[in-house]
Amino acid sequence: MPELPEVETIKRDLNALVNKKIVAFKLLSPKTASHSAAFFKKSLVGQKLIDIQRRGKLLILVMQNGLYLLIHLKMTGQLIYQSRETKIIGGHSLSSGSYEKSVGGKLPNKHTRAIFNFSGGGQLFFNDLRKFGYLKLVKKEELDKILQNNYGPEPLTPEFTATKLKNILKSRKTNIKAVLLNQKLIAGLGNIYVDEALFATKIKPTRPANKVKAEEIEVLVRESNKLIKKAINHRGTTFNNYVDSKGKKGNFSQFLQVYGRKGEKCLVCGGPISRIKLAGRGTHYCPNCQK
DNA sequence: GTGTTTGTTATCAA
DNA sequence: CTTGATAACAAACA
Repeated sequence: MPELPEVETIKRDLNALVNKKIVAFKLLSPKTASHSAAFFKKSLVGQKLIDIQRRGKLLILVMQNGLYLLIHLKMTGQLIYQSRETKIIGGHSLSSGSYEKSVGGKLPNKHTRAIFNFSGGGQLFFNDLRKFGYLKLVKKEELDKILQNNYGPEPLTPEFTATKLKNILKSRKTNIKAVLLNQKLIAGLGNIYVDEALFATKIKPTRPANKVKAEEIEVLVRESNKLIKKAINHRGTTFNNYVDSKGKKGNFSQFLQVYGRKGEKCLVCGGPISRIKLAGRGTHYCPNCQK
C-alpha cells in the first residue's frame, strides 16, 4: 500500500527523469486514464518533464507545456523505470535487469496499464493489478483546486503542527483512526502508518478524536514525523505489492510494531497485539499499551 | 463460492 | 452545510 513514504521514495527515484522528454506513450487500459489515449499522446509526446512533486500520496509530473500529469497509485499501483542500460543488461544476461531480479517477470506484463518512453531510451511502466490507480491530466487551475480541496497538512511539512492538529481533532467525534486516515484532514498517512503512529503515541485507535489530550497531540506530531522520516530512509514498507521505481521492495517492514502482527507479542509489554475492524480497515493495536 | 485485503469516492443519513 | 458511517470499486488469494 503506497502511503507517503513509499510515494516519496518513488518520487525521488523518478527525479532522474526530469529534463527528459516523453517520446512515446501507450495506454493499455483506457479506464486508467482521465482522457483518451489520443489526448494523452497529443498532450504528452514531445514534452519535456520539468519537475516532479508530491502532495500526500499523489504524484505530480510537471510538463513543459503547462500540463500536470497526476499519478495516483491507490492500492496496487507501481511505477517501474527501466533505463536503456537496464534493458540491455536484462536482454543479454540470464539474471536479467533489476526489476526482473527483484520481482520477477518481464515488462510489460498483464498488469501494465500504461508505458511512457523517454528520450535516451528508458521506459516507465505504470502497473496496477486492481486498476484503482489513475493517470489524470490537468491544467494549473484544476490542479490548484484539487490540492486545495482534498489535502490537509502532511507530516514533515511546516503546516503539520500540534496547533493545527488540535483544531482538527477537537471538533471530531469519530474515532482518531478515521480522522488520521482522512486525507482532507491530514494527508499522507494510510492504514499502516496510522496504526504505527497511534501505537507510538499510546493512543487506542478507537478513541474519539476529541478525547485526545493536547499533550498527546504534541507527541502524535513528533512521533508521526519521526516514523515517516525513518520509513522514507528505509525506502518504505512492502507488505505485499509495493515496489520502488526499480522494482525493489521497501525495507521498513522490519520496524513495524503493530501492523500485521495480530496475536504476536507487543514489543513493549509482551502482551498479544489485537486486530479489529475500524473505519472499514484492518486495525492493529496493543490493548495494554494503548489507552 | 465466500471472505479479506485498502485508498478514495459515492451515497445516504443525521 | 457539516459530519459520520458504510458500501462500492477491482482483482487475487486463501
